Amino acid sequence: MEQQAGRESAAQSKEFVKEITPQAVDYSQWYIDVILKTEMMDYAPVKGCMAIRPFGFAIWEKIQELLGGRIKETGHDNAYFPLFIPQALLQKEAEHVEGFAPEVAWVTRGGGEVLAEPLVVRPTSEAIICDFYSRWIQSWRDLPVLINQWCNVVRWEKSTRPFLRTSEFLWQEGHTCHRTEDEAEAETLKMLEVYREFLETQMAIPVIPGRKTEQEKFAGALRTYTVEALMSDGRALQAGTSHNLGQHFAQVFDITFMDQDDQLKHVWQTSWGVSTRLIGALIMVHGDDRGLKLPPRMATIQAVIVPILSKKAREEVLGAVRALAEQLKSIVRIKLDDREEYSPGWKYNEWEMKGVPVRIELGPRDLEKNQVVLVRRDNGVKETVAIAELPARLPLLLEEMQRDMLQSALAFREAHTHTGSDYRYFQEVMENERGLYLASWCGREECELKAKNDTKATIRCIPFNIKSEHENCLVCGEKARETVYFARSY
RNA sequence: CGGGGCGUAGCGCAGCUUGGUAGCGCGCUUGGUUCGGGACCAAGAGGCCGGAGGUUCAAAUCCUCUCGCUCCGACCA
Repeated sequence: MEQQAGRESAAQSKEFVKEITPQAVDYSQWYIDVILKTEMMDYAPVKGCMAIRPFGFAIWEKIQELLGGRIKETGHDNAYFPLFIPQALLQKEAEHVEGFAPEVAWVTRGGGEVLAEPLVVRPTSEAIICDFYSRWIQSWRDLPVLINQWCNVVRWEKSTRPFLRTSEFLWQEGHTCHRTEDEAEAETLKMLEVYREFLETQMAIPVIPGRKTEQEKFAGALRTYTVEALMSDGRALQAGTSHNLGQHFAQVFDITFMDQDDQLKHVWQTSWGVSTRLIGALIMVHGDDRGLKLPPRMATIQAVIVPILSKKAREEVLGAVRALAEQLKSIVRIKLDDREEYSPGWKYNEWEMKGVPVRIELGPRDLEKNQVVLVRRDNGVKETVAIAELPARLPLLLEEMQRDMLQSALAFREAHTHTGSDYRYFQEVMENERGLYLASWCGREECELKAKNDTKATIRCIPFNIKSEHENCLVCGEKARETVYFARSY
C-alpha cells in the first residue's frame, strides 16, 4: 500500500512535467521545472551558483521575518562578521579545518598583488567569530554572548542542486558563548526546538529532532543536533542544525573569562543555522503536479482575486473586485489580478503554479448573487461564499489549510516510514521507495558505514524519545544501543 | 577524478547516416475577435548551427583539436 502511494506521487510529478516540458521525465526535472517556471531562481555563470529571483527571495524574506523574529524573541541580537578569513584562523581547530578544507574557496590575489597570506571565503563563521569573541569576553559578567548573523557562505561542492546544495548560499548562523556546559547544552536544544516549531507551524514541514552520530556531526563540535525532514521523493533532508561546540573552539581561540570563583575558564559554545535550503524543502515537501503549494503563513500572496470579464459586465465586475480587494487587504495578504491581457484560465494555472493558497473567482454570475467562488490550492476544493461572509471566512480557511498541509505532509511521512530488523528488507526499501527506516543500531561506526555502502542510506539522526521495538542492531544483529532513522539524503 | 549524454532562435528540439547555404513547437511583436480551466485568426521579428583548424566548388552535416554544460559514481547545510 505504501508503495502504491509512492508510485502515485511519482506519476503525478511526471504529468506536471509533461505539461510544462514534454521531454523531461524524472522527479529531479520536476523540481527544476518548478523553480524555473515560477521564476524563483536562475543559474549563474559560475557553476553551482544561482541568482535568487524576487519570487524565490520573497520566501527567504518570510523566513527572515518569522524565524528571525523568534531568534530575537529568544534573546539573540543580530550582528555581522567578515566574509574573508585569514587562513591561519581557519586552521586553528584541527577537526574543523579538516572538515572544511576540501570545499573552501581561496582568495590569493588582491589589488593586483599576490597576498602574503591567502584568505578563505567563509564556509561558516566559527573561526572568525571566535577570534572576535576572544577579545570581547573577559569576565563572567560578559556572558552569555548571544549573537546571530544573516549572511552568505561559500562551499565549493562537487555536485550541486539549486537551493538544496549550491556553492554559495544564504543562511542564518547563531554563535553563542556560555559559562557552563549545561547552559550551552540547554541553548543548543532550545534553538533546535525553535527550528522544529518554526518548520512545523509556519512552513507546515514535519521534522524529526534528534542527535547526529559521530560520523555525521559538525566538524569541531562536541554534539550535533538536527531536524530532519522527508521530501516527497523519499529522501531525507537536514533542515536545520544546532551544535554544542563544547570547549574545542574556546581552547584553540583562547576564549576565556574570569569566573565568580576567581578561576580563569574557557567558555562553552554553541552554533546553529538554517539556510536557503529551506526554500528547496518547502518546494519538495508540498509541491505537486501543478507546481508549488505555499502554506498560508509563508505565502506573500495568500489569496488572489481573478475577475471573469466579459464585454457586457466588464465595468461592474471590475468595480466589484476592486472594492473587494480594498476591503480584504487589511485581513489577508491579497492580490487583485485584473490584467486584461490574460484569460481567466491562464491566470488559474499561473497562480496555482506559484502556489497561492486561495483563489477568489468573481464573474457576472457571482455578481448577480453577491457571492464569490473560493478555490483551495492544496486540495482543489471549491466553495461558494457570500461576499459579506468573506472577511470572516477567509482567515479561517487559511488556518484550516495551514493545518491540513502539515497533516498531509505528516501522513506522507508516516506512510513512508518503515521499521524492522530484517537487513534484506531494509536494503529493498532503500533501493525502491526509500523513505525513513527506523531501526536499532549497535552504535559502531562499522555498521553505519556498511549500511551506507550497501544502500547509500545514512543515519539521519538518533531521535529523542523514540524507541525501536527491536533489540538487535539492524546491520550486525548484535545487542543494540541506539534507535536511529536511516534514509538516503540530499 | 572515472563512465555515459548533449551544445542549432529566449526556451524545448528536428535536420547530420547519404555535404547544396536552416526548420518545428512554445514564447515574443502588431492588428482584430474573445474571456466561468493555459482562447482563436491573420501578419511579422528573431540564428557566425559552442569555438578553432582542416577536407571540398560547397560544411550545421565529414575529419582533428578545443571549450562548455549535464547525468551517474567518491564528499556535503
